[in-house]
Amino acid sequence: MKIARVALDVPLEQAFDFLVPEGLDPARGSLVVVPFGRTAKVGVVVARAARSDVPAERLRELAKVFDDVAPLAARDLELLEFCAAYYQRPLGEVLHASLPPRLRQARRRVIKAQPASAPAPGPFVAPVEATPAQAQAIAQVLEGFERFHPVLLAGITGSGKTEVYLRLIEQALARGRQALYLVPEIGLTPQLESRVRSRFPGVAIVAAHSHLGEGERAVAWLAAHAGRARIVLGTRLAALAPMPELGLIVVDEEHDPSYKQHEGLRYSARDVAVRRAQLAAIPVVLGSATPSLETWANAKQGRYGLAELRERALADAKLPVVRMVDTRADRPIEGLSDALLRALRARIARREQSLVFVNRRGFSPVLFCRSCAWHSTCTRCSANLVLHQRAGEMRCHHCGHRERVPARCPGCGSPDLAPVGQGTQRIEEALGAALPGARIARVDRDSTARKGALADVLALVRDERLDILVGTQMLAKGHDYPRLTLVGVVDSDCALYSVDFRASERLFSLLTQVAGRAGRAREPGEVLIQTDFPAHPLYAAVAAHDYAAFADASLEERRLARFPPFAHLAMLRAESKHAGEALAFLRAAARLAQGLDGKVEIFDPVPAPLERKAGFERAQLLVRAASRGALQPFLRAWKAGLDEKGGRRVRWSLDVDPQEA
DNA sequence: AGCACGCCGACT
DNA sequence: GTCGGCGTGCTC
Repeated sequence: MKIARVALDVPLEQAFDFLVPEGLDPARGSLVVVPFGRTAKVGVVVARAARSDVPAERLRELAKVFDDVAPLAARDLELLEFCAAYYQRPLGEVLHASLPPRLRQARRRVIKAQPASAPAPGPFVAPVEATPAQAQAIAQVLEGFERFHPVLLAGITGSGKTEVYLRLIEQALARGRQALYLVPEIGLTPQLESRVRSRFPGVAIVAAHSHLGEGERAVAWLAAHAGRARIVLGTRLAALAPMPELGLIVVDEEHDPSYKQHEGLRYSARDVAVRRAQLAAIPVVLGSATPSLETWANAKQGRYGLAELRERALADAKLPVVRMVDTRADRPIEGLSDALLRALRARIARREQSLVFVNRRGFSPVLFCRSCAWHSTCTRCSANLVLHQRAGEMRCHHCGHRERVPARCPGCGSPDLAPVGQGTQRIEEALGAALPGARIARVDRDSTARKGALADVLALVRDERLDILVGTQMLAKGHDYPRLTLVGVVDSDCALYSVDFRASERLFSLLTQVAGRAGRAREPGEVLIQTDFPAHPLYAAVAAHDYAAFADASLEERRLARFPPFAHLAMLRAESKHAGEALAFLRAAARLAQGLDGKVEIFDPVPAPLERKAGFERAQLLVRAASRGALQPFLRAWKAGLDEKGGRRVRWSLDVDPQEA
């Protein structure tokens, strides 16, 4: 009897046994189609066996072995197995997540073999000489090119980290290896892609991100898997793409929250990348101007190498001057302080450009009745409805619910309804009114919904046909504009009130990123941050461009609070349409956890920060352990118990290394 | 997860 | 008299 053990995308931990028909001989790692219930599913063969524990009459035959896709290499399968074990998900689900959508389909056309690419030409000529700091960083990584060698590349904005990555990739290519280049989920991949392509003419480069069409994604995945693609440039989903000759991994902006997936397989592409480098015994470069505290601690403690770029790469470019506008004295009108308006006027007069950063889209975050204190709330979420003036709507940013703007207060009938707070639309209008004749454009999720809209606006900036860019954090990253010399931050204080333990880290990072947009070329940049707390240490550290001081102080706080990286967390989240059931499920889960007797601290179940979302009541339960070694076996046993018990009317998920707690 | 089966309320 | 609600049970 020939048996193939197959992992399938079902929420069950076990693999399923199938009879192997005569003439077929699937290897471990082969992609196969099996009959399952009354459907057919794609799975991966995880083992072969001569007999099965399943009664013979229940065994069914493999329907198909895909022979247009080579079996996954042992090391690539091992990576998927690591993810499955670490994130407490079935292997079949991890496989499913790693495959492009087209290859997940049981009924698909055979993919015709792609031509082999020409051998990589070279050597490649770098456009500029490396600075001494860049050269040193490169040398540090090259020191260990044939072993696991994680290096933090901590470089200020504009210090030329990309040039370091490109030179290292060149070295990997020269050694006959593939390179994986991960970037956050941002609209900049096309620009970077063209830069990489022009730097490595003739080299097979594939992009892998969610904006690609299904066909393109399948082609990219297959090229990576077959070793034809020598450089894979992609967002977090590329972290799992099979690459048989992988020799280098780059994780740019390694601190970026978008590396963490927030549903299904909740993996961190950065952490997976590090593990992958370890399995493959290759270097991994983690680059950032504001590294995550986890990575910073790893570098400080010597587990990772540390290479620093402390100067901007262009000799004349200086870091911007960062100043606080004390909004208790200089009270903003329509969100704009006098100091910010004066600075904007000065830029317009000098034909320089400005960026005004508002971390909230829409017109105003809430509509408020001045006579009865009614305010616009979502019926399905515990959140306010955001006023979108131009569309004449109020929208929930959590569930997508929309309502017409009422002419009179639904509570008392008064017409005295007032928008409270500033969103991008309102700031855009206020700037238009305060600065007549200024050429202003807004960039947020609403204004860039149309494909190409962002590129159009950015082209206006580049061609200097725009004076002021207003927008959300979409504008924080990666853009280089020589004429942009002023960045205004309208209101970032709200992040200081957040209960989330990563809030200040994210705020520091965001402010550093937006500040980094100013003065990247010859003209010096200025950053104005409007705040009620001009003396706050976080703002002081941003103004001093002192990441190390901020990070070291934050690490000390984390150590005292026993939070990551000084502890390891997992969050059990639950939601239910029935009142109280999510919390009840978590209470039962907590009792189960206590019975397991792990070296793990079980917190009390509490309502989630957004307690109701899309009609679901949500709650969460945090667990904490001193080490991964203590947490992992506990999670395994806990998950098994929870699977068995289930929550009948409760949807639940376990989030290992949660971003928010 | 799908997708069946199975037993109780408002409608062509 | 049926259509359909979601509770529960199974998938090699």
